[in-house]
Amino acid sequence: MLSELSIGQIAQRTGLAVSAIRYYEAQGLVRAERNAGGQRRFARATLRRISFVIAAQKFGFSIARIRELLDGLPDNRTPTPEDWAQIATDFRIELDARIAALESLRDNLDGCIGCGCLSMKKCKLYNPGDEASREGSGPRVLRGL
Amino acid sequence: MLSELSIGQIAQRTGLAVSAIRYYEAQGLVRAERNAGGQRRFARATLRRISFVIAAQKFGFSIARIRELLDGLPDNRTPTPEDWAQIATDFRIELDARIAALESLRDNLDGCIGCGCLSMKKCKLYNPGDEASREGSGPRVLRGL
DNA sequence: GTAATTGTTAAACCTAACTTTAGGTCAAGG
DNA sequence: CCTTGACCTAAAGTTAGGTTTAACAATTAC
Repeated sequence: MLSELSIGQIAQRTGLAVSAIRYYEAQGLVRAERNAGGQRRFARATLRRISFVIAAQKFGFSIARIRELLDGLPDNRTPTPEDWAQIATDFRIELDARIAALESLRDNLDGCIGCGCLSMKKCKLYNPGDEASREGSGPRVLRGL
Repeated sequence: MLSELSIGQIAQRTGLAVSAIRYYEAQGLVRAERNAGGQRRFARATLRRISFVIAAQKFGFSIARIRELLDGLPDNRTPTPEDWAQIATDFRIELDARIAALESLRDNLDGCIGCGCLSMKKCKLYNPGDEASREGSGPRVLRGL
């Protein structure tokens, strides 16, 4: 049972493309040692890290935020279940907030579209603490989630 | 009370940038007539359309999907509350599905991370009907939402 | 009448999250 | 020795959803 995995093995086990894993390394989501030939060798614990990344992405978390969450894990040793449970707690809190926000948006929608009004002035859907905007270029969706 | 609005007025009332409204027109989300000088003039009903677009985007719907939903509205006359209620129904169904998907993902997470396993093989989080991938370039997040 | 405001287009730029390409290197098998 | 397959890097390309810029026309306000 080899303790270090090549990038191809990581790709196969996680279902990600090799290029995505290199990208994640460049983004600081995972780390890799190099063997004599300069090839990446990943610790097995990397599989869990990547699993977490995949799950978090499904919930709409950005790479940047995921990196912050992962920073809660120890760097010097393999994370224990307790380490994971700790970051899962932070994660879970944000997750619940996101789901709650969506549900609240849905309820507003019911009140708004259900009555056929959908009016800018009356409807809560369009104003409520709209943190939605970020200055500058690029996509701005999902910012207020 | 003018029945046609300029792009600036639309921008002011919706809170969007003028450029975003032009973009939405280019994407077929809204239509505009032109006045003698070639400037856009929008029907008042456009405000509701844009309101819908904004709301739908908050829920994570893509421009393409929003366009499809809006195609359910009549093009030849101002949509009635009943027209809106019809597309709101379709919208609501997808919305509920999305929220349910997130909740189910969260529950999986509880079972997975809560116990510290987070393993590729055992965990439902990483496989369940993974429609997540689209071939080719570009971001592939939120596809399985 | 003229200045300021608002509008027009086309094309380039931007961000996130990756993939693709080009041009090599490394290790194993025959 | 040579080929095959997995790996390497750096740089460019891609998609979505817009913004920014440049150069110019139309409206509005005084």
